[in-house]
Amino acid sequence: MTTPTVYDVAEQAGVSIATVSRVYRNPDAVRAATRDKVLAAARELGYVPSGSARGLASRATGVLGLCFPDFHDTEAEHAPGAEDAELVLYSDQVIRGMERAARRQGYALLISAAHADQAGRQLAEVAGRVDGLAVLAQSLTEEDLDVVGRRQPVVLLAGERHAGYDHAEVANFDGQLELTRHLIVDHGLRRLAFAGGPADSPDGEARFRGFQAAHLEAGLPLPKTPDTRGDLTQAAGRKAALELLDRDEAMPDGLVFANDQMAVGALHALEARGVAVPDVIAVTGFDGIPLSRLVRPTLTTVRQPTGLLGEVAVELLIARLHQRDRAAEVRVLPVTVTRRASCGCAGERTV
Amino acid sequence: MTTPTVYDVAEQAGVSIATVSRVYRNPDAVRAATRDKVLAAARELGYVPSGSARGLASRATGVLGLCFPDFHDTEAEHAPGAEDAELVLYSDQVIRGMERAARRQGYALLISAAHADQAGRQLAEVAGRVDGLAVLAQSLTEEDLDVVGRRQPVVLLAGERHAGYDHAEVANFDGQLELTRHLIVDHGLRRLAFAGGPADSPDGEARFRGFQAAHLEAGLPLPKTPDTRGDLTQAAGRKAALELLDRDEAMPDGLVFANDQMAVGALHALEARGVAVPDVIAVTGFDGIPLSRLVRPTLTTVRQPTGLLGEVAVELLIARLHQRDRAAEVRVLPVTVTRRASCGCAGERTV
DNA sequence: CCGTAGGCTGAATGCGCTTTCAGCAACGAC
DNA sequence: GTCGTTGCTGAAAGCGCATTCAGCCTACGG
Repeated sequence: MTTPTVYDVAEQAGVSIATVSRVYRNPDAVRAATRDKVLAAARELGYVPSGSARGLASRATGVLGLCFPDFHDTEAEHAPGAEDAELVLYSDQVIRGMERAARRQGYALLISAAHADQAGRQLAEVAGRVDGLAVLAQSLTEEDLDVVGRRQPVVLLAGERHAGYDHAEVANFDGQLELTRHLIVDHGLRRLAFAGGPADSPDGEARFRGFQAAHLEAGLPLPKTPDTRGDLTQAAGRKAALELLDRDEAMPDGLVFANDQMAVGALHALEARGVAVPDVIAVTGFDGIPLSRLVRPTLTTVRQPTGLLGEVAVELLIARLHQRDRAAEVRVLPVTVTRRASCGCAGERTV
Repeated sequence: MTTPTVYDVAEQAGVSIATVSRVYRNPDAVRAATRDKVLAAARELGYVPSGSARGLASRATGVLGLCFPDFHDTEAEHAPGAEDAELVLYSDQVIRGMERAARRQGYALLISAAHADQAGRQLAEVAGRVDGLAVLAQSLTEEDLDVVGRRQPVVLLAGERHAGYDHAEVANFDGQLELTRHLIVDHGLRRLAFAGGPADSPDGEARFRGFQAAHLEAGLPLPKTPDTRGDLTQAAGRKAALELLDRDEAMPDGLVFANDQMAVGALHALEARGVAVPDVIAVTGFDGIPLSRLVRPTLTTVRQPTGLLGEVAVELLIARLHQRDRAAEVRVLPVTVTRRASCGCAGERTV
């Protein structure tokens, strides 16, 4: 039982292989009667065109790729239930958005988490099979990027920008600016503390700069650095909240977190301490994960258009596929400040 | 700027293309000095082996495929927030599990939602590019399945079994049986009502049979059909709950739903009606979605090992890849009854 | 009835790689 | 010194398809 090829179908249908090929690639160029003969033969033999052969001959695979960081083995593994489902949702949503957009464009999607200890080798596996590659955050090294980037279109998603590469990211700065402004102007908060992510997270840093900008704008003292940092998990948020409460200085009247997970962790810690949110202290997050709506009080946050990130990735790849020498494009996707209970706004209100 | 090939690398390194190929496929067969020369040349040229050419020559792509039903445009689109995130989570988790397992085995994963109006064409796109294909639920037609199944390993996930095909599913029957038994034996409930899914959902029907079996076992009257059905959404659950409350017969003392979404909808409806859960009426779901733990009262349910489903899919595909003529294998994955508040159990307890 | 344009089809080539198979050098054992 | 051996490397033959080019046939105008 060998898998049938064009030759088999051609023989069965009494035509040449060129005609079989045309039936699939350019049906209109074949007379209807001939076409039916071929299709009947194909059905009978169980013929499916080989993607590899097609790819070789036509110099295009019809597949787009996505590399994303592999969280699973690190954080999610020991996170209790709900958390893990939420945590990985980010890449899931990007995958979903990208899959949809790719399909609309007639491309399939090849995905691969970048496991640190085999990144290079594995990258080639993916890169060699696709017409264009999207790379989420820092899921591959500078060197690998160069090798692949010279060969095919690559778009970077979130994280750091790289000269010469297309890039899509969300408006971290603007979102945090607007949210912080809301806290300062609308709620009259004056002693905000910022709990950031790792210093090497470009997204987290951009959010902090938005936080700074809001202070500048309001004429408040400029915070030089985040008041504390954490690894973006709920556990880190819990820890950060307690640390900020117990500082010697005056207690802050608002805790601004670099992401939702940390903010949710903080809510738990504050509840355990009996500190009322938002009455005594306001809390905000960033990301707009589903969990943010389910916690009590509901979490004020900045919603990212995660699925859109994937769709834009496809858009940029396709554009470059059509025109290899176009200028690198940076796309910043708008975010949405979602005012909920944890900042002192009553119900849900999306601005 | 054409993408470099083995020929370019071979020339640059002063060796033959066979040697270049060996450096990538079988490094030990090449002297270290030669290997280094080749790798240096490759790096300099930005060479990445073409997956298509490799696939053609070696008769294997090193890629596994997953087709899953495309929900997005139908339900999730108009579902409010949390729901959509939860809804699609099912396929997301399968994708994630499959991706992990595939990567461990050295395979990449090609995914494609099966959009109804182009199923056939699109299927071939995927099938032609992979060494093995996993198909989630009814995401492709009988006819397509036959064509593809003759060509390459195919494993069916959930849904209906097909003679001759490997299949992986969760223990719908056993899970519902055990859960229902718990309601009858441990909580002494006697008038349970079952709200099923669409009659053509094999999973839903299997769950109902488990529900029936528990009645048989306890010597209670055998329910012939589900008391009502819905489309597995929260809205349907709301509707079903009200319908079951307002029937002429005696009010049931427990509502058993075919999935969590419907059960959650029911909880909302009951709360609105002022019917106490679980005091007046117990409620249970099936699936173990994250949301089930977040609602109040927390939902008693049966947890599916969704990610495991994807991992098992890979396992079955690999096994068949190694031995094409092995007997079709049906793998039933164990589920976990999770007793929470909505059935009358106090805190969380997983049995 | 001939010439020609247009619509279909087939022969042939090559896409970039893997994989025998043969060749060749160095090296012992005899 | 000869004859395997062992260890690498190169030549060459496809893998299954897309595509070009030429050829055929039909239909049509003259």
